[in-house]
Amino acid sequence: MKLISKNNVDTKLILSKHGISRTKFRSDLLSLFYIERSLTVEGILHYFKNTIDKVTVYRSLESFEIRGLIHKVPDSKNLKRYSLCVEQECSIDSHNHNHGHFICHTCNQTFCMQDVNLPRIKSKGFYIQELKLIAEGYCQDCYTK
Amino acid sequence: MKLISKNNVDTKLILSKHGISRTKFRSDLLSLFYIERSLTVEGILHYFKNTIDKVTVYRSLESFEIRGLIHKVPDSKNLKRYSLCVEQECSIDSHNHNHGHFICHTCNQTFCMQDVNLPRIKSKGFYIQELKLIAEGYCQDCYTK
DNA sequence: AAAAAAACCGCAACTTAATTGCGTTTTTAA
DNA sequence: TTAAAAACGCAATTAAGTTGCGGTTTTTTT
Repeated sequence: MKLISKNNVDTKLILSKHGISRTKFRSDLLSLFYIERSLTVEGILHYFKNTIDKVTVYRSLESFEIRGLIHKVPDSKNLKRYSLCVEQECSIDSHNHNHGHFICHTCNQTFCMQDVNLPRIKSKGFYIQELKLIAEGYCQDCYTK
Repeated sequence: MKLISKNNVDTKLILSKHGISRTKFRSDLLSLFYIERSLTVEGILHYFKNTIDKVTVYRSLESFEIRGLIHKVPDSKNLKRYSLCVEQECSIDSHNHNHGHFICHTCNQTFCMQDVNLPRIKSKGFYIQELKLIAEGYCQDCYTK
């Protein structure tokens, strides 16, 4: 009998596919990424009610990132914040997130702006490998409050 | 007799105009900003050969920033890094730096890409106050080495 | 299925950037 | 010139993230 997460995602299978050990915590952590848009260590610890050590969280995130399961996204306080990779667009060493991000200064959440593509730019004297477009302000929820 | 910095900039006058105390250190620090593209606390301490306390540096930078003399720029290690504001384009509460920035992963320097304007974007559900376009890779110097 | 190897976990200690408190000194304003 | 305000420097503290290491779990090998 297969273990299926709340979202009908077989997290243990995904872990295996990415060469990550199928521990209970890592499976639960992956499930959490299917629920939350993006996560920081603090958020994860809070979710697990400090039943897990922060070092374990850091190391799990590192492992997930190296194996192309998650990628860093901007954070309002420059904390380490991650989102799930999109299977079609991301691989272990190249992340293709062709959209800008938005940071809300009130709720400190990070959003993907799916309707904002990254511009194609060139600048003399710079060999560009990666590009980030980060907007900051108020999200709808915080703006209307 | 007026004290004029190496670049013929009357730093003490500028401090006064911005309502910042004209101490020797703050004057020298401002001069330094006319020489260096951008500065971190570490860089400043190094420049002053640790003759000044880091707390003084932090507080001076904070004061300069609040008074619209400098503004934060991206940093490869997420350190606090600042550049001079442009008089015509910046005011105390609104910074108008209509260009992208470039971070070199090798030398860790931050550059302004004067030939890359920020795109005008809109995204449903987000009230955007500020926009950052950050490119990362190798600068000319590091690329040719 | 058992043994060996590899990866993971958790605790404590550590590192680094940045902040706070406070007594003293310098600068500014009246 | 004198009182008030701001800046300075030292020590201690905070917060995010890292490292080391012994013990446990998972994976791989046989």
